[in-house]
Amino acid sequence: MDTADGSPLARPAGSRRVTAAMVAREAGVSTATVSLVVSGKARGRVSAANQEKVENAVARLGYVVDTAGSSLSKGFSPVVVLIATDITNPFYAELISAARAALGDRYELLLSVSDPGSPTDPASIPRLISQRPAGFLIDAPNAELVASLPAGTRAVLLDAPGLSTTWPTVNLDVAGGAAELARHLADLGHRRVAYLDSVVEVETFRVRREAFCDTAADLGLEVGCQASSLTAVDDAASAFAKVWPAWQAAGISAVVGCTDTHAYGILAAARVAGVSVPDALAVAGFDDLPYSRHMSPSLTSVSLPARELGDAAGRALRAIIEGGDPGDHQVMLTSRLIRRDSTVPAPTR
Amino acid sequence: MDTADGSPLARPAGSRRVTAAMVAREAGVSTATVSLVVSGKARGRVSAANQEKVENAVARLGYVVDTAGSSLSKGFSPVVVLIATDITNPFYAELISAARAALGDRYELLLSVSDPGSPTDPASIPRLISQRPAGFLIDAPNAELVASLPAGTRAVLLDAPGLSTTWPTVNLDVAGGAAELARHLADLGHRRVAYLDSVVEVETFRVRREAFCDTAADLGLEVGCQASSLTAVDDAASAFAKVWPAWQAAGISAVVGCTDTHAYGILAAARVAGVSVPDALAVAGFDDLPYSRHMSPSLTSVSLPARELGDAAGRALRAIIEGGDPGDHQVMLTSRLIRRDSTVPAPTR
DNA sequence: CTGAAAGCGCTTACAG
DNA sequence: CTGAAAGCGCTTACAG
Repeated sequence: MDTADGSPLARPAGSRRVTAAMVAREAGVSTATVSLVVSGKARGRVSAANQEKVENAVARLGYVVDTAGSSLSKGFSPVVVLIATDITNPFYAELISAARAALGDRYELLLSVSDPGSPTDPASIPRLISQRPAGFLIDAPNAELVASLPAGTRAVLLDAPGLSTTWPTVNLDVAGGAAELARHLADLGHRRVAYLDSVVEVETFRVRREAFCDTAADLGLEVGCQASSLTAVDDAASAFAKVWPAWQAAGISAVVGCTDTHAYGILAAARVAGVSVPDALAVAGFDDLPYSRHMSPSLTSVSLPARELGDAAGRALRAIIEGGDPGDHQVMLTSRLIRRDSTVPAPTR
Repeated sequence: MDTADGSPLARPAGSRRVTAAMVAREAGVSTATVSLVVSGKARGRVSAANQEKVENAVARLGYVVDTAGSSLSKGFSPVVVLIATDITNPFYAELISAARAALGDRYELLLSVSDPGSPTDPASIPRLISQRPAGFLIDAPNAELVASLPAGTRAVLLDAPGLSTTWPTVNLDVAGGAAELARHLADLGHRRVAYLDSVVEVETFRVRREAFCDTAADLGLEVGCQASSLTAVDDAASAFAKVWPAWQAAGISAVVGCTDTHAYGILAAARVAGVSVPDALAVAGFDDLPYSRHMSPSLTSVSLPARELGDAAGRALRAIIEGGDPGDHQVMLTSRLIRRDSTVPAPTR
């Protein structure tokens, strides 16, 4: 079966693809000249007259450089792959938007996401590398994933605390923030605290949990209880609802979620269970999402700068790709505790 | 500056890439034979002995087919691009997971996402096409985006009600669900209702809103008020909090959110404002996310099957790519109204 | 069943 | 400043 224009149906759109050769013919120059103009390398190498001819022909024919040919020749495509685990967290929307802006027009940002609740499968790395992306941005990896990256891969890790000195990394000071949060709760007089973790086993969550638990223990707090859930608000709510009777019986008076969305779930479930926050239970999270200040009660949170993270990682990767000065390869962005009503009781305010 | 193995630093990982030629040499066969074996076309064309030699060599050398070479030769890459607007909605996590499973191992699913609150820029289509993806899955597009798809593009539209008979489409019966919801509210005695829409201007949201408003009007309801917000729960909460005083003054007794996450925001804001649901205000949404039944009160919602949508679209695209029977190109998945506590008052239950 | 060879579209030294 | 030509790695008729 054929389409109206006679091309076979299962044939790719490429049947009528405009090639550099067509542009060259149209402009009366060689494909080498077309390539130089189109890739922005014409300065001092192509006459103004030819440059204009090519630009006109490109516009007339609607030419777009074919990535397959270009990738094969140059060794890499314009695609940057962002590897992410939980895109449902609004933290990502900010990160992606900032990373794309930092990478600029010459690169196309595409996401490779794992199934909900699972870390990224290391087996996907070779498949992705066979695409010859210009580079990788890898958010919240675990050790296994980092170990599976072949030497020479152009990659920047994001929020990968303590994972690598080999790979350029933009970190968030999640450990410092977690410690500050533990001190905050100790100062408020809490003696037994709990932690609601993610089911996804990645390094940043391990570090958050351990830094919080270790600091709390050092301060004489008891941190006996943990539970896990997906990042989705409502999974966290169910997880909390299920463990709360036991935690309550154990005398727990404060719960920390490993992200703000987990904390939102805790707040929601606490409300349902009739637990007054912060009087009967203090609640806090990580990320300081834009909404956290508008929660009721407003949420105490370790502020982690999503846009700065995306921006710094995007810039670093771009520098690496373009062979310029990559700058400092181990960046640590500061975090700080934002104290709000979900932990600080009214009289103290 | 050079790395330990002597390759220049800014050089792609490809410097030591294993090629089909190396495999061929190792196995003592031609690259044609390697290609046939690796791409699974060896049956009846390569001797068992050579097949085994190639497989061993592939394993020894860790060969992975290079996409750039393959794409150039075949005309398309193994990448399927999913174009999506609001990945923060948990609806997507399900859709993606199902679509990937339906596409199978031979394809790599990557996401192209727009900035938060914006529909996909049509200008991104030519850039994506220049990557020669095997196909596109395009969720919740608007007319402008669909119009910008060049003829011959292998694409399946998802949740694109009324947009196209040209492109294969898997639709959700959002209009039917919206109408059923309007009837449900009329049956419960509501006279004035409101609708909280998305800021993102895509067709499925327009159809939901219009079907709801038209049916409500036909039933004699007043639907004077609308407001918009991002899909994030908390944006919807702020939007609702802002308009509620006016809506309350206007006698609104029911509000429908264009997605469940919008409805979650309405529920949260209503609680903060001390508005009793469903007695003072009925609330409902679209999607019937897994959490909706666990909300408090449980949320009335138009059930839209995310996994079925991803599965059907993935299968359809795969059939199109592989030139087999694409089956019915205009699929409509059923929706139905799930009545829960957020609209049905206790005495009626 | 097998391999030599053409060709996919581009980029980049290279010679002029 | 310009173009002919080689080469990136693969797939696919084609001849044997």
